[in-house]
Amino acid sequence: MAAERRAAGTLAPPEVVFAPVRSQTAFEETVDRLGTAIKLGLLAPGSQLPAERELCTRLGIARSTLRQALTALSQSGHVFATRGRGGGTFVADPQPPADPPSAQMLSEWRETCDRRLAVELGVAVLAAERAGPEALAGLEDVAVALDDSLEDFTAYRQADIRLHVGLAEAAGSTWLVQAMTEVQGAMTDLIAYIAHPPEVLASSNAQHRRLISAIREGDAMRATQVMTEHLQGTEHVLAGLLPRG
Amino acid sequence: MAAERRAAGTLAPPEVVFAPVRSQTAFEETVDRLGTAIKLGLLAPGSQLPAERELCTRLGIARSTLRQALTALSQSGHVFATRGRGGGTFVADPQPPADPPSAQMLSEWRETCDRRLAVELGVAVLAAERAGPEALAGLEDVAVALDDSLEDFTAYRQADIRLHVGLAEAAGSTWLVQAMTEVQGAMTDLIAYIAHPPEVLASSNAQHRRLISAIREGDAMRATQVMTEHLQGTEHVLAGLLPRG
DNA sequence: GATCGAAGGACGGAAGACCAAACCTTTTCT
DNA sequence: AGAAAAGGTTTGGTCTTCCGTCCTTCGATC
Repeated sequence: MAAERRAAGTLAPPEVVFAPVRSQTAFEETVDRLGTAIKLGLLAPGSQLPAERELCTRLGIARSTLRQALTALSQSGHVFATRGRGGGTFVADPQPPADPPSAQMLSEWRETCDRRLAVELGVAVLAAERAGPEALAGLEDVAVALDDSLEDFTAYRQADIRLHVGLAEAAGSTWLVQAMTEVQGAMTDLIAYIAHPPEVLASSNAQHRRLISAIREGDAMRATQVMTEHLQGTEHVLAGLLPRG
Repeated sequence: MAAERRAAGTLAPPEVVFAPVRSQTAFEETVDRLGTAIKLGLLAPGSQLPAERELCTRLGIARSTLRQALTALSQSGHVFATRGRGGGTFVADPQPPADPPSAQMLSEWRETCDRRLAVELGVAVLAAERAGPEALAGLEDVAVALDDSLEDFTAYRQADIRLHVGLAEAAGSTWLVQAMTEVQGAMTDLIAYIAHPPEVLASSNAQHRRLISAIREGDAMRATQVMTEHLQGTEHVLAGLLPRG
């Protein structure tokens, strides 16, 4: 039903070609970018953002636009600003509670998982091909941190994100890093409200370790295999809890 | 160098978070969408587009904005319009010659290949998991068409795209279909000016066939393996011709 | 303690993108 | 002849974004 058969010579009208063109404004995109970075812990609580005048040039937008975004983030409690010399904009320390996943998020959970699959598999293969010793050492450190966080899901999840984003960085593709952060943001919204007993987290981290060792040996095949298993874990849990996608 | 080691507990400032936020306008996005669909042959030469008044609602934009895009595409010779009842906007039959790849395209060729790797691997795995008999039959047909086009690279490339997009459709993820069309558009720009002797095309299509058979058997591992080889073909050629990425 | 400099905060106008709703012109079908 | 369906045109308004300027705060330095 998804893909009807069609003659090889002629062309059937595809669907995505005429799908709605979603034109996010610079303001929305900025709120999104910084917001997920904060949600994912990529911007640590208490850490300082670059000065507005610098940040707006880095983001390629006007300062007033950036300010709109920062105002929104400050009103939602994600950042706060102090004035005067030595002041600046900082990530709030007690982060506001994540809002519950929207109906739309939930209805698209399978698409999200599919997207994650593509990104993570690409990362696994490329990391196996390119990851250097320092990058691997860094990943090992994160794996250690993960083992120390089995009792605290929030902490575990943050380190988990750091590991996956770290893998994307080790893969050496900025596009993959960006896609990874986006996809992890979406996954976080889905996972947040699911119970994760320590045993599950422990076995998940064991997969991390196997993944890292496969990457160290440059064994792309094994890396993809381990990664696939790793992802199926979450997917099965979601499939059991959410309406069929 | 790409990813420096950092302590597991603290957070280093990531880079992509502050990367320029690219806010494409609706006009640009529309030209892009329709333009690549035409370039890729997803919209066949001579075929008719939906009426403006319908298309603009489907795309979720105003008619004036859509008209800007259509005007641009007509001026570049990709479409033409006829007035009056029974008229409409049609894809031009002799498509204008593709413009040579920009310097930026060439400098980012490795990123493009990385992105393609992720998309195609995801497609391979999910297609192996979900592809139905009809979808597979359609793919076989395209493979036949490919064998008939070994002497004509333009025709081969069009069928090649149809096959890869068809795989994405068989994978059942609209996101993957969209990503696939984008990535194939970028690849086309890169490949257009490279000689492809019939022997190369024949062996490439042999890989297609092995891929399809792996998918039919639901053998995700073999599918990813074949796909990886398939992609490495192009990548090696590009690596030999283009500056190191 | 006065001053300087660096940070956030606020305003106002100009430009551009987008939208909405008309209306005009051409062509074909009934 | 007229209705209908398509592209072509015009107008005016709204919203976003940009740019520049100025204000306010406050730590650091002299």
